[in-house]
Amino acid sequence: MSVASVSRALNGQGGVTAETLERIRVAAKHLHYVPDNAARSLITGRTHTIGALLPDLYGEFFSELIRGIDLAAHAQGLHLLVSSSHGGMEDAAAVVRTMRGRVDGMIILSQYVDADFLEQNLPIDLPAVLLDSPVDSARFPVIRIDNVAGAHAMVQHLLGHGHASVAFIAGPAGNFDAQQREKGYRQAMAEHKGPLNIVAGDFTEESGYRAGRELLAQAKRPRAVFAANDMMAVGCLYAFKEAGLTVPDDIALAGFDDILIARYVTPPLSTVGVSIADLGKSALLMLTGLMDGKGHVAGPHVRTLACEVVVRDSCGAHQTNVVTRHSPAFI
Amino acid sequence: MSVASVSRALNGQGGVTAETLERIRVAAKHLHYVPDNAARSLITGRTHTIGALLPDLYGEFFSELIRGIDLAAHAQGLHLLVSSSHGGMEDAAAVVRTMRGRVDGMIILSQYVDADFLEQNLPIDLPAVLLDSPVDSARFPVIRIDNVAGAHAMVQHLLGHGHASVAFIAGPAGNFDAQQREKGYRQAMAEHKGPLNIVAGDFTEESGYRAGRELLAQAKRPRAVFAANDMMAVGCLYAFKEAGLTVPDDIALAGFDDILIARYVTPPLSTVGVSIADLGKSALLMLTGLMDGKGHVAGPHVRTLACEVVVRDSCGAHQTNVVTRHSPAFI
DNA sequence: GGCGCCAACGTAAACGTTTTCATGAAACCT
DNA sequence: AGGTTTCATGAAAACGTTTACGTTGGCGCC
Repeated sequence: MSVASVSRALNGQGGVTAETLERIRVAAKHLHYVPDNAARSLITGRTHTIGALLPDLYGEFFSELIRGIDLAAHAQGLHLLVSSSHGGMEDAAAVVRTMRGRVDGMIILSQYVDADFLEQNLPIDLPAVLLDSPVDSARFPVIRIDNVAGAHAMVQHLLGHGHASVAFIAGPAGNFDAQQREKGYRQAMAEHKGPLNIVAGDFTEESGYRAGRELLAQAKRPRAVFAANDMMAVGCLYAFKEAGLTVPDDIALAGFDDILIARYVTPPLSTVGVSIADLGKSALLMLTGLMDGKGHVAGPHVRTLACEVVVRDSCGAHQTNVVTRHSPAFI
Repeated sequence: MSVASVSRALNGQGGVTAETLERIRVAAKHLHYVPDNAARSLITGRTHTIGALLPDLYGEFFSELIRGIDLAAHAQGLHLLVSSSHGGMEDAAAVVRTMRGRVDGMIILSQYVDADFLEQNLPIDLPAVLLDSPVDSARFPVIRIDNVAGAHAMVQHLLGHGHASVAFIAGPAGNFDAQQREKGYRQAMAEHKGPLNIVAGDFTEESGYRAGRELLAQAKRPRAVFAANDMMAVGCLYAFKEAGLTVPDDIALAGFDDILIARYVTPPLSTVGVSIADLGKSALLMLTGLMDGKGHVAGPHVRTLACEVVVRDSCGAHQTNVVTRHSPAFI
C-alpha cells in the first residue's frame, strides 16, 4: 500500500480497484485513521472553512447571523471560524491577518473595515463579502439591510394612521444601520412636510429609557415615537409606562429589528423585521459563489435585503396589507 | 535572507541581529507577507484553534455559550471553530472527525456523545471537555449546570410560600438538562411529601401552552407550576391569561434558564438563572488547562456550575435572601 | 599570530498530504 | 503472436513553514 493509493481511495477519485479500496477502507477504520487537515490544506490550498469577523457576539442579532451562516455553510460542507474583535481597528486587522491559510473566504461585519483596510490586511486572493458596510468596492460584494426603505415604510405607516408628529430615537453615530434608519425617517418626514424631532440614543435599552423621558419632557409631546432599534423602543416603553401613559392610546411606539422580545412586551411592539438568518445565508452564498467563480461574482455587487413592517399593538394600527404577527405565534 | 532567518525574526525567538530583524520586518510589511497557518500547523502540530460541537445554534443559550467561549478564547489568542450538528450521531461523528488537524481541543455539547462515541471518533490525543453530559470518564472532564439543585431550590421556594401543590412541565425525554431538572423537582416534592404532578413538554413555547391548558383541565388545579425551561413557562403563561387567570394570584409560575424574555413578559417571570457565558468560559479554561498540562487535568474532572433562584413577580413571593432582579435593570 | 569560541545565518530535513509521472501488467486489436 | 492501449499502482515532488545542524566570520585569548 502506497500513500498515493490511500489518498486516491479515501478521496474516491477512482483509479483504484474495488478490492484495494475495500482493503484500504477497513485498514483505515481499524487504525482510526483520519487525514490531517493541516497537511491537506497546505497542498490543496483549500481549508473548507470560512471565517466570520464580527464586532461582538452579544445579542440576538449576531446569534441569528451566525446561525444563518452556519446553516448555509454546513449545507455546503464548510466549517465556520468565528472571531469577534472588541478592540478597534488594530484588533480587527490582527484577526484578519491570522486568518491567512486558515480560511477560504471571509464574511466581515465591522465598522472599522473600509476599502483601505481590506487592501492593507486582506491576503490578496482571499474572497470576502461585507455585511452592512458603506464601502463600495468592485472587489468586495456587500450585502445590506434595506434600512432606509424599512424606516421609511414604518414612519409612513405611523403618519398614515393619524399620528401627525413622529419623533425618532437615533442610534449610535458611527453605526451604519443607525445612519440609514435615520435617513429613512428624515425622508419620510420630508415627504409629509412634518417637523423633525430626533433625540439621541445608542441602541441600548437604557438609552431608550432616557430618550423616552426626554421626549415626555418636551413642550409638545409627540404623538408617535419610532426608535432606531427594538431595545431602545422597549426602554422607551418603560419610560412611558412609568409616566402613566398607555401605549398606543396616549402615544404610539415602534422599533426596528423584530427581536424576540418585541412579541412579549406589553403591548406587543410594532417593528420593522429583517430575517437576520437570511442575511447570514445570503452572505455565505455570495461568498461561495465568489470562491467558485475565482473572484468573479455574478450579478450585482451590492445586494439589499428587504425589510417588512410588522404591525403588532404598540403602534395603534392594524391593517391588512402589511404583515401582522400576533404573539404568541401559535394561538 | 533565508527562510530560516525570516522565521526566527518574525517569531521573535532571537538569534537575529536587530538590524536584520528590522530589514525583514519592513520587507514583510512591504510584500504584505503573512505566514501560512496551514504550513505552520503542519510542522508545529498546533492550530491555536479550538472547536465547539453544538447540537444547534438557535436561541439565547447557544448564543451566550458561544460568546463565553469566544471571549475566553480570544483572551488566550485562540480561534473558535463552531459546528452545529443537526443530524444524529452520524453527523456528529463526521463533524468530530473533520476536526482532526484543524483544532487543538474540543468543547462538546451533544446528546449523542458518550464515552464510546469519543473513543471511536475522537483522535486519540485530542483534548476535549464535555458540557452537560452524563458521561463520567477519566479522560474527559465534564462541566455541568447544577440543574438538580436549581430545580430543587425553586420548588422549595414555591412550596415555602404556601403553594401546596406544585406541578411540573417536563422537557424532552432525551435531554440531560430536562432529566436533571425533573429529578430536582421529584426530590423536593418527596421531601415535602407532596404529590407529583408532571405533564409533558419539549422545551418549546407551544408545548408549554399545551401543558398549561392540560393543567387547567385537571380536576384540581395546581396552585403553582414549575416549567423545566422559560420558553415553556411563557407558553404556559399565555394559556393562563387566555383562561382569564391572573398570575401569580390565581396560579404561580416559574421557569428555568433566566432567558432575556423572562424580564419582559407580564408579570416578569421568576426563574432559575445560570450564567451561560460563564459555562462557556469555564469550559474553555478547563480545556486550555488540559492542553497545557498534556492531558493531565488538575483538580476534579467534573465541575458543576451553581444556579440561583431569580425571584420576580410570577411566583407571588418576594423575599430578601434570594436574588431579586426587577425589570428593567436600570430603573 | 594562531587557536577556539560564540553569535548570526544558511542548508536541509521534516510535517502529511495531493498529484504528476513513470512503470508494469493485463486486456485488446490487427 | 506482436503491438498498442488502458489501467492500477508506486515513486517522488510539491506545498510553506519550523528547527536541528552546519558553516561562516569576527573576536578575544594565550
